[in-house]
Amino acid sequence: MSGNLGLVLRRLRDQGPRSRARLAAELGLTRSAVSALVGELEERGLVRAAGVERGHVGRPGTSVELDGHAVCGIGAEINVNHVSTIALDLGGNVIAEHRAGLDANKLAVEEVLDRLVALIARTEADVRSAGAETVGVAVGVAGLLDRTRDMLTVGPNLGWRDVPVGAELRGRLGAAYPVLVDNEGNLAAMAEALPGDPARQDVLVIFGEVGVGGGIVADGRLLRGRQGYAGEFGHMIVQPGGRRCGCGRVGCWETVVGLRALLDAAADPDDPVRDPALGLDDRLAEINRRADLGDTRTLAALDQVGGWVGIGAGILANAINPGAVVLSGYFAEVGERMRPAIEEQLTAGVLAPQAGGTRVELSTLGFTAAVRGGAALALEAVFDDPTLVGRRTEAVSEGVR
Amino acid sequence: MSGNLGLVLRRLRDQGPRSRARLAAELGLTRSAVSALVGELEERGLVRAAGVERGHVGRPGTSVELDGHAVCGIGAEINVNHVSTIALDLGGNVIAEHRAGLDANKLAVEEVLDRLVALIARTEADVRSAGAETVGVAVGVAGLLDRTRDMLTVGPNLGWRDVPVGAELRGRLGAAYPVLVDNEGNLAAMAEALPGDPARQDVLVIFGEVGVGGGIVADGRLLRGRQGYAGEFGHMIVQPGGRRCGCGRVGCWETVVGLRALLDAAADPDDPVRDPALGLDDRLAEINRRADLGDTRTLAALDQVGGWVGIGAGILANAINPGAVVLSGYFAEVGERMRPAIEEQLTAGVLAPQAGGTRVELSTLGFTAAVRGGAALALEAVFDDPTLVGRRTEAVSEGVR
DNA sequence: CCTACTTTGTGCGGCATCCCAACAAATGGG
DNA sequence: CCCATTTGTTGGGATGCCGCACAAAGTAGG
Repeated sequence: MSGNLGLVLRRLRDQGPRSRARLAAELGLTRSAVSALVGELEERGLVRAAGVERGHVGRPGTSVELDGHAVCGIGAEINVNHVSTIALDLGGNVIAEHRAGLDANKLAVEEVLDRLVALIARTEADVRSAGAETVGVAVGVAGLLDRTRDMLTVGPNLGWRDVPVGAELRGRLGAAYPVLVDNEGNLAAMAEALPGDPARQDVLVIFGEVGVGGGIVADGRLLRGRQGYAGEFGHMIVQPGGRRCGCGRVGCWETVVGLRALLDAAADPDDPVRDPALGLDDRLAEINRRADLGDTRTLAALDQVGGWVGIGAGILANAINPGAVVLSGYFAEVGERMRPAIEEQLTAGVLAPQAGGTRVELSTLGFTAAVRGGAALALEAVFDDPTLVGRRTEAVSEGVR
Repeated sequence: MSGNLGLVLRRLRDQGPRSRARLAAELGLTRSAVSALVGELEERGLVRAAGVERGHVGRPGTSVELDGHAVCGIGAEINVNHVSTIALDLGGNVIAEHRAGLDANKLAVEEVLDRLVALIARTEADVRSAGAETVGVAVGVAGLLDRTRDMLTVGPNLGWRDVPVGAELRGRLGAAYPVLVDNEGNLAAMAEALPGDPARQDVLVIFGEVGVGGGIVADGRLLRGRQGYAGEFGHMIVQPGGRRCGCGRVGCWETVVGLRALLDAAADPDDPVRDPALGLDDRLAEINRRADLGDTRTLAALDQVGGWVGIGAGILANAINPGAVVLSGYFAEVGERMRPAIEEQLTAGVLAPQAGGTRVELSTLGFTAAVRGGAALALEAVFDDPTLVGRRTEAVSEGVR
């Protein structure tokens, strides 16, 4: 089972429907080999016929397209305020989505895990009743995950320390499929690495709320780092001698681009937009409304924070030269009005001409980014080895059969 | 030709000599398959027998080890003051080394390329007379290389703009093997990603001279970014409102950690250590001597610059969580005395506990780092497909045969 | 309408790779 | 000395891909 099966499947995902002959030419295989490969993918329900592809002369080809309905990956998330899941099929369609509010600080670790497991079980049932097969689960956690020890080292917001999340979940689920655990920001980054868009194969994702984090996708692969701690952008020190951060350090990026920094600059302490009791969406909408009306203080705040976002993004763009900087979390809501300041600092701060071709884009995924990325990550296994679908999974081995 | 041939070869490189049975167990293959694979590698002269491996009971195994003498990769470099090459065999041994001084600013582009080609030709001849085969050349260039256009966009120190270095060299060499072109700092980073050391599979390399650059290796793979502009650390803006940089910006890292920053802080303008006419090595040795004698100004300068190195390294470590930060260039010479300040800022500036396990290490490769990395990169092709050796190279295709 | 040409998709033989099972070789322990 | 244990090799079978030939399905031109 060499990798050509997955090669064909990835091609169909990334480049859309095309004929067997075209696949053969593009992938450097023979038409007969592609015929056999497509045949096998068809048997497993992963591709289907899709009309004809007419050339100038000669026999028209029968187009083949990806058919995602047979398999799903499940993404899940453990956050301070909620646990949530999503099931995506191979084509990226949402098959099921669940969310349960809770206060992770007030509950025991066991209890939170139990609730997530219940949610995953429901999601899996939905997948089954949709006639699909679950190939894996990837769970995003708000905290530092040491992948060398398979352990959540510290989750400041959750109040967790040294929790073996992966082992715990695997034990509770007793699932036949792999259960992956990853950092929330990393999974959100994975979700932004849209298949088929070359500029989205090297992505820097910046996720902002009260805290600021994110992730890096390089060459289509998630960059996790040695232990898995990559993507902790919020605590880059960008302003030596600046403001004190909640983490105890001074001058962290978070102190100038976090939600609090924007609100502090935009409004007085008794202003409703700074009332945590109100919904975040409403408060951000109010900020946008004031900006539309031309409120100078609001505009100045957006400009100031945007400038800092651009400085930080510029630092990182110099280092990793992403094709796109994707702004997620609260940045996605107000980012359009920060854009001028961000782009100004980005072009000013990046050595490469035209800022290395880095585009600034706003995420459209909202708060589903992390779970979507998790589902996408779980589905990668199918593209690595499509024979996982329809037959029984065998023991993993490094060797290629 | 599936990838298992390369899998075995990589294992022998990374983990050292071992028996066929052990290889089979570690790689998830059968003993018979490994026997066949080792046999083929032996025929191609890539491995050889290496004594016995005695267990507690049972028949002892015959150990197999990598035998690098049959193939070489060539690394080359185009710098302001010189062009240079190195030939490394598969085991990492230096087979040939050449260097020719020149002033790239005073010569035409054509002339510089001609001289490099002559040097490569001599190196290749050395490889042949050593009885080895050249499998590829990788050239490091001091400048921004746009890999989407295969072109050196701008090389500030060389005074080059929009030079298609790769195409030019391929034309001149007319070589049967691939000719790769990469950024100097990226290749230097590749050289520090020592095979077999897990902590060196995620490396942040910082190269300092007058300018500051570097590269990132993540998961053993060189991170180039969308266009290939990754690793331009020198122009991260770490001190908004700080000193003006040669690039026109303000507050670049280079202005506080570049060679000039150290010398400015350590000595008066008329001090010999600031005389560019003297050799850099001598001037750095003098700095070290003064530090040994306890000269307060020198110590303060090293401490100050070291602090800034640590701040920048901390920013990047938060983003990519490297297993090691490798200091190269002039940092390697005086880095030991900067270490306390670097490590202090690094641990203070990185969110992950124990600074995410990032070690600070000094490069031992000196000015050969880039060419060594180039040779290593060229040799990667052999580990990807060992059948390149001993038979003729066929047209590249994405398909796995 | 018929022929020439182009392109697509599918059989079939052959080769390479790898698994499985059996077996010979080499060693330590009772 | 015999036996359990481990290693390396051999032969048979399965799988995946290539090369080639051929049928199928269209266009272009008379």
